[in-house]
Amino acid sequence: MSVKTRANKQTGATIKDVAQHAGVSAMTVSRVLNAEPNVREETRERVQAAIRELNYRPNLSARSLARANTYFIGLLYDNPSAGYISELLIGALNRCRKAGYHLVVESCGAAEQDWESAIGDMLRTSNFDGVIIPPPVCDNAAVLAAVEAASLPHVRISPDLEKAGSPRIETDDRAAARRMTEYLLELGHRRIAFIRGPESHGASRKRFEGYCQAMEAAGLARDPDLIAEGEFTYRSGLEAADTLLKSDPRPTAIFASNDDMAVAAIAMGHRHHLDIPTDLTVVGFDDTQTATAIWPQLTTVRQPIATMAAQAVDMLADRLDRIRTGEAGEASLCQEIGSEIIVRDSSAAPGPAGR
Amino acid sequence: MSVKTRANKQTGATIKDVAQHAGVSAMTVSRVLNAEPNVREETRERVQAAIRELNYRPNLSARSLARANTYFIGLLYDNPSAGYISELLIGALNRCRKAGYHLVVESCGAAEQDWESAIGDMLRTSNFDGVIIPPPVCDNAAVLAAVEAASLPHVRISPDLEKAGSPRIETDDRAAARRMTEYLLELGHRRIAFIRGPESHGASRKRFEGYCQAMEAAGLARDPDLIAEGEFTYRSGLEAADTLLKSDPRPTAIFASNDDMAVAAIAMGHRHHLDIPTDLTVVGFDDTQTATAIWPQLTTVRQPIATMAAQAVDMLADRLDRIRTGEAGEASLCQEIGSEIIVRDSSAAPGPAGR
DNA sequence: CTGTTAGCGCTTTCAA
DNA sequence: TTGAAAGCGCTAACAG
Repeated sequence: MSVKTRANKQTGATIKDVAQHAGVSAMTVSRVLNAEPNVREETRERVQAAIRELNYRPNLSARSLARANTYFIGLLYDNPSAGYISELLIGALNRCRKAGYHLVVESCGAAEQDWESAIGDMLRTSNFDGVIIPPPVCDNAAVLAAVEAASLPHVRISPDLEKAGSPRIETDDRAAARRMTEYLLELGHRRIAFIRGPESHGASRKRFEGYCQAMEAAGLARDPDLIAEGEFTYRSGLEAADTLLKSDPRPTAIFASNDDMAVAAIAMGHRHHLDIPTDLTVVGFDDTQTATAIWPQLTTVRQPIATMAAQAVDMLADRLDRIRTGEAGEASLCQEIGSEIIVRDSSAAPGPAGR
Repeated sequence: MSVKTRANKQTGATIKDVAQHAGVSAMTVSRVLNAEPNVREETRERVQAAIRELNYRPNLSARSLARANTYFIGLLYDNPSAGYISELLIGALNRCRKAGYHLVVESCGAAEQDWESAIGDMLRTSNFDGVIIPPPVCDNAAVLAAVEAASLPHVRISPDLEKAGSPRIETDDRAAARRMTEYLLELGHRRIAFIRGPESHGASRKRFEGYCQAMEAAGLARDPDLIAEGEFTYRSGLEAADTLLKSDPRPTAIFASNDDMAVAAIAMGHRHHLDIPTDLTVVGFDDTQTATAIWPQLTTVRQPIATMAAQAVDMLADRLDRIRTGEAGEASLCQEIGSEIIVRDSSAAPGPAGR
């Protein structure tokens, strides 16, 4: 009949229904929904009752359209290790829920050829309030440019490259590697070998630096026989450990710069008929799931990925709040999260032969 | 001056700007955007040029509001193993992008006390077009009820419980376990032990059934000494394997119903001074990352999680299409995905003692 | 403290 | 093949 009667697309009640039911205007309902002050207590209760009775839920799309923010945060992710993304999600989701955001995972990976050119479009169309960018995407120039072009608030997690004005959560890879090396020195080790990661990887460089610093501080000269190249893979760790264990005198401890290579070093130790940790101490970095899935369980460095992700969300939410309220004060641009050494069964004082 | 001048919240150009730029109405731009027919080729090109020039991107919130669909799919997830969620994301994201959906990860876990009561609200407020529900959430009654109450299209991934009208992607745990057992039988094993998973876990039951079927079919009587209880954890696997290896005569092969327990069985084998696979064959189920991170690498069953997630998205997208177009034909309610046995180095024919 | 008005940017409906 | 008008459900701005 009337032109105005259009099929209602909303599944449930709308703000108007609630308003009518409670005998107030839609605006008042809106105020109650957003917990604004300046609503008489009695009115508020009446509205809340109506909301309950009609089982009303606000429509996010409408709200987003009117407010120009979506309460969606993007996670720009490119297939890091299983353990990493899992932890990341745990930390981020937890905080997102608390802060009222939803987390949209966007894959920024090799899955598609042209993703780098498509990323800009995606960022603009999806109306994220902001994005979290963990490694390795956080160091991708195309992505950073797109994020900037879309003037999208963001927080990067442990990026290699500093970037002016780009807020980030930092890890303390160098300090952690240094402390792990010191731990080995304290156990009495002197011939401490190190398996490096790929040069391209910033964290990998920092870990190596930390090792070098600690060795130097202990007055030990850098010995090329004690340093092997790896690629963060199990296979590369196997080869690196084999080389190290063939050197003479052989190291009493191997510090692999990630867990996968450390696990490989343990396997290779066994092949060389060495008992771990009696004949050879092996330690890793990352505390991935494999660290406890092997025997003996691995002494390693644990970076609290979940904590970092949570902080990243907090930092982003904080920025978004400031933008909304037009607050002047500059938010912090960098936050460093400490890691800890997890001592398990793969490390011990050197045996008689090594001392 | 005019009251109408409100700060434009949209970052870039709107559909009106494009319309003006191209000298057409907004409606025509909309038609071009949605690739509708009935637009003169010349007009279409003019509009597309304007879009390009203004670098216009449609506003999703506005579109969602007008169309009553969001192109957001929820992933209702509760902290399964790291490998699982990682694979799940890979498969789902890939398909989501192709189908034009965004994936919103919602944590349905123990993180909060009252999540089960909050889930209903969440589902209704977030305006998902549909949800994907992997285990273990897919068997949570509260969630299923909430999904139904919100009349939200959904697809469950390998649920334990069938549910009328609830579409799902199925795994072939029973068949796979049976085939793995047959593989061991073909190698010549007869004393094949099995480490069970928790009884509460549906897949765990099915795997055990598959093992039993194969053993029976081979005419081997069920031997309680060959069956140990586990909890899908490394620690429980250690104990189970210890018990099994102390039985006399000891098994020549252990089929652990997941990889973590299989890895534990290998470790325990080593402690019993058994060479794997010469003295003892160990096989697992899942093909998690640890399967290749140990030595010898594990023979196991690989379920294509990514494929399953991709299929789930496809299935959901298909349903949503049908709903949109009001298509009559019923979509399929179940799709089974086959798994495969990955033979690595932890399995071999039994040694002389075992034959 | 509460209501009215005028949009947010897009799509549906209907008419041309 | 195109356009004008009327919303989608909500909120900002202003008035009372």
